[in-house]
Amino acid sequence: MTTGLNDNVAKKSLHSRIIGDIEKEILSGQWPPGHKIPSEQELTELYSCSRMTANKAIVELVNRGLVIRRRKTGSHVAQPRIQTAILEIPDIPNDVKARGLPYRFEKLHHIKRTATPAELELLESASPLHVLELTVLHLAGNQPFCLENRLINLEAIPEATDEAFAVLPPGSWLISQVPWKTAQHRIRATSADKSTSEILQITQGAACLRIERLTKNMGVCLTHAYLTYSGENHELFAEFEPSYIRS
Amino acid sequence: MTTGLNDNVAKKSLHSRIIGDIEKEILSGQWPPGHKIPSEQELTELYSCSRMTANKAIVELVNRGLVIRRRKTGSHVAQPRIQTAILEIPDIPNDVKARGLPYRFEKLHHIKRTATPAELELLESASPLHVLELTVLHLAGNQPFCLENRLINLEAIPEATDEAFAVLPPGSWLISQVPWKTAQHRIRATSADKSTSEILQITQGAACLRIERLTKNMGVCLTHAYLTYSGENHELFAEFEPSYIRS
DNA sequence: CAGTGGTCTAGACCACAGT
DNA sequence: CTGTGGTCTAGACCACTGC
Repeated sequence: MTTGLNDNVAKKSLHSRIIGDIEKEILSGQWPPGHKIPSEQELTELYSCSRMTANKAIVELVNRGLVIRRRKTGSHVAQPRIQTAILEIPDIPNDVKARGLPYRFEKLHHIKRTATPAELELLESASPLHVLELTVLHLAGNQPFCLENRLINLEAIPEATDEAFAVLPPGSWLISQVPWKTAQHRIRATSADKSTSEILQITQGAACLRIERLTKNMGVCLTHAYLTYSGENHELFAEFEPSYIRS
Repeated sequence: MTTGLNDNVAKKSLHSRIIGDIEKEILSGQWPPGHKIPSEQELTELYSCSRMTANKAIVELVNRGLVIRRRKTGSHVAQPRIQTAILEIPDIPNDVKARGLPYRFEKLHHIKRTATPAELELLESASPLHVLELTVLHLAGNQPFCLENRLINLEAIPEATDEAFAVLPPGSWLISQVPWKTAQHRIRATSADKSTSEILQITQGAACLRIERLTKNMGVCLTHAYLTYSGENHELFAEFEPSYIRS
């Protein structure tokens, strides 16, 4: 090995030093995709460590997506995949407060009824459902910030039936009820229709960012929401990093 | 332990069985946020395994974000964080082909010059730069699909100076040149201005989805791009899963 | 001080895939 | 057959932190 693997001296643990050294070679392009990485045996000699320590380092690099491993042929630098990124999905009250503005919300609509066929499809349900339909306007100061149109599956979350949503907006309340869930988001630009433009106090036809969110837990759809952000003022931020998980 | 930790029998390795068992308790809500999970010592007894195996399982759960650990107090179920999701960033040629349409692109503008002060700020550079400015229209069939306005830092990627971008569009070419990089994306809705609406063949003022992408490697800005998608037809998809990395 | 995590060792056996 | 990864063990020492 003449590549200067042992440069990194500042890290705390030996395996993180190994990770850092190899990561540096990969990210700098010194080791291009397909380049062979030292085997566990070679690493034990390079770093005077046990095989478990070398293994831990390489497994971590595999988890980060930087390395792929095959038996016999060894470990190699992976082909980079930039097609995914970490997207920050805004929590509306926090988002507003982060801008230094007072947050409040207004409940415009709140009704319990049976789901229409179109709504059953949205919620991926074959059987009839009782749902809660909610329309909530989120405000930053006195300015409309986001219009939320939500459907809650009452078979999945019966506790919502008698919830007034007076203190917490529906999104925040739901997190407190069902902490672990999956969520699918679809993001698109739309032109504000008449009703939306009036509520958000923007001109009709103005461009809006709309997030559609479908939340599930253990395969059951809990809630479906449209979040429409006023005008061109709102943006989402997403970041891709080759090593995007932990340190 | 009376919680049925040992239900999972189908997995291959012991540590993945431990991971699966604990994950099930957390995701189903049996173990709410803050709930104490067995210590490494307890897991060695529950599963008749060594401490290293128990450790590997818990460390993996920490990496997935399901568990937090503190010395002395032990390991606990983490507070869920739904504020991030995995976003699929489209590779334009693939995206078009995935819709079953023939892909091609047209180079509308291609000039080498020095960067303006505004552009230096975009590229986070304090010193003068030579840049390549490119405007490319991506087409699906004969329909305009996406308008790309890109700036390439020629100090960072001198190879781009003499590249004609005849075969590969700039985005795809850059990936082949600099495989490992970070990318920041800002997503917003905009109204098409006159020039954009003409190129994309949409009505002026129509809502467009615009992705702004800044790409860096080892702290140096390589390229900045605006990707403007025609009308309301395009959407991005993002997914949050509690255990979103590997198995 | 005692419990817990954080790290590491020096072995071991097996599975798999090239040669 | 042999090199590589995949997994596991039964210890060990230390660091931190809450009591």
